[in-house]
Amino acid sequence: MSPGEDGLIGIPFPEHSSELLSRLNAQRHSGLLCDLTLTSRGTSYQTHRAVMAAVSRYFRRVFGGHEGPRVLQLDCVEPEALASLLEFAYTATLTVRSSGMRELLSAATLLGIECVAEACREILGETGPNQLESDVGEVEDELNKFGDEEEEKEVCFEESERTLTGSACQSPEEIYEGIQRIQDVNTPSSGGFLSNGNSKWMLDSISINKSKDTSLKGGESVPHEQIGQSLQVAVPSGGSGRKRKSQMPQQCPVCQKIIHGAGKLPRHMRTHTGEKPFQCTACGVRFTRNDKLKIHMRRHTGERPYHCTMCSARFLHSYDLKNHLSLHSGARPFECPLCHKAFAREDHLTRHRKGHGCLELRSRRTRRGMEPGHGEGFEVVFEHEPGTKIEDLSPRSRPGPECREGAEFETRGKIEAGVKLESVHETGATLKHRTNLGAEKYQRIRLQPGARAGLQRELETGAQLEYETRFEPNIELEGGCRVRVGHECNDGLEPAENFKDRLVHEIGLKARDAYKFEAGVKPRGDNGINFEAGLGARSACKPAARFVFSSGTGLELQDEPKVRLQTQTGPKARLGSGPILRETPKDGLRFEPRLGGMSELSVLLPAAQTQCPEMLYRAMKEPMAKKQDGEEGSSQMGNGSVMMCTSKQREEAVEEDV
DNA sequence: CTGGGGAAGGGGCCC
DNA sequence: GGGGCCCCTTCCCCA
Repeated sequence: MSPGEDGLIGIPFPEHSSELLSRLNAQRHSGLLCDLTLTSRGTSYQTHRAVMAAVSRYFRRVFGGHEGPRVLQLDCVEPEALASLLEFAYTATLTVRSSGMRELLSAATLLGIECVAEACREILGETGPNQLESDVGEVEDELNKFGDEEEEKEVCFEESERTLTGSACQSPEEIYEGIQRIQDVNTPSSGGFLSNGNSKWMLDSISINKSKDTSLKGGESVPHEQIGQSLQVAVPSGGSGRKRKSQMPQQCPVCQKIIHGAGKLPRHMRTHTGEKPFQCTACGVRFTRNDKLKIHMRRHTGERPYHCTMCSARFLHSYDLKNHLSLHSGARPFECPLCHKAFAREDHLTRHRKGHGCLELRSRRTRRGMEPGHGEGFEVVFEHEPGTKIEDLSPRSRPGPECREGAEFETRGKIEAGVKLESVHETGATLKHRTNLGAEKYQRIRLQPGARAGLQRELETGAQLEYETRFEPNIELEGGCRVRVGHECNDGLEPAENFKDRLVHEIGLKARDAYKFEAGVKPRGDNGINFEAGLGARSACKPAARFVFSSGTGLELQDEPKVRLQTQTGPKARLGSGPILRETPKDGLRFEPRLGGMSELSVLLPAAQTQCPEMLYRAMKEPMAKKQDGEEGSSQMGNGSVMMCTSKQREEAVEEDV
């Protein structure tokens, strides 16, 4: 909008009308601000004149121009029909039993609620005025004789029953001029009857098939469930009435929600009307649904039909037992994707995530003593035998500093749901990780029950200590799999600048990642990690940490290899501040980008088609090839971002980052 | 903030 | 097709 242009802005609130109606209905049920009492054969209904005048031509007539009466006795209208019309007025939905359709049509016609009358006619298969309406018309015709009394604000009269014969219907406007049979009572009687007892609107005789036997009592609403053969007729407000027989699915006229299931709409409508027709005979508590009352009654009878087989606990609800059983199993299948806290119940996870209890990224960590949970993923748990010296362990399987020697510690991995692993170890299998570091020490990998995984870790030692994480040949990983490994690495790093956090591998098809310590090299030595992966690795680093990437020894350097280490995570992704490239033919290539302020470092190794894949490939391939003859999987690398570039390009890149 | 019990509301199944 | 019954999810409350 240009300055000075005073345009109108229309902001729609589509829920407003339904909310307004819903609140009015709630007021009606609670009696709040009700200024009109309608009575019919001893049954009284509190309502609002404004609402009734809005839906009914008759009431508009009655209340138009003057305040009108506070109590209207409408004995000519069936109580049930009157209740249905009131329900329609406040919910835009008709609920009426089919046997009462004619009474409803009669009432709607008399009261000038044309859309309802049309809906009734459609349901009854009548297109034009039928005998009933003719009768009604004649009654109204008779009543029109009183049209001259319109100026009379209060008309008290008494009529004897009359037999009516058919004649043409008159227009509602004409009709209502004559039906000023109103008595204004300033103070509504508690019983809902007129103070002038002889005032009566005698139209009973026009009712066809009228049931004289009504069980309704004063002020009592009719539970929908108690209306046999009922029909729900959704009548769009403001338009011509349109019947819609109950069928699946139905749309709620108030909240527009689609309700599935036959006969479920009346149940749903009570959520808007607040109607609670089912009352506990013991304590008086009311319910909207019969089945809820039934469950409630168990509280009085002491019935707890759901027994826990593992303890003496008994429950009212099946789902309570289900929740309870999770306590026994210890299963916590609902895990926060951010902080990895696990919950036994999904709603607790939802609450956790909605709240602010999950603001930080934490390492996965299981609860002590907790059996691995079930689920589509699996967890890898390293168990070290007592007596194992922690310093002898591979850095990546080493526990955090908080772990004592010989204490249980864990690294955990997970393959995301949906990943299929074909080459599997048997469920519950224990895989030994052998190390040959003097004493008999080994690690075990325990696959959780139910898991099918081909992930295998091996630790070997000797002249060459190799710690390898690899996937078995022929394992088919559907793309997008992620393996998260608890990780600590201080190789080649100064102690104060270690980074230790998770290492996340983005794994492609038939991918392999391996961490290898070169022959003769101490795992914690200077040479750092040989890092081969047909996948990307992302390591979260502490700010200002140094990440050392070394190609390892034995590398046949090509002429002037140029390598750029690229960070790729987050909006602040950038190169380390002045990556240092040192060519050390003896030790291999060594990259030491300083990651000042970087929260994450992404190391994505080159794909096979990069300019100089051979460099990295050969560094890793040969020792692997000795073990896996001809396996081509090791050469499959993911998308690379360790790019080969010229010296000039590298300088430019550094300048860009600076 | 979490664990647990309970209520409310929706959907499926069956009579 | 309506209603009863049951299961499930979601939300609220309390300790």
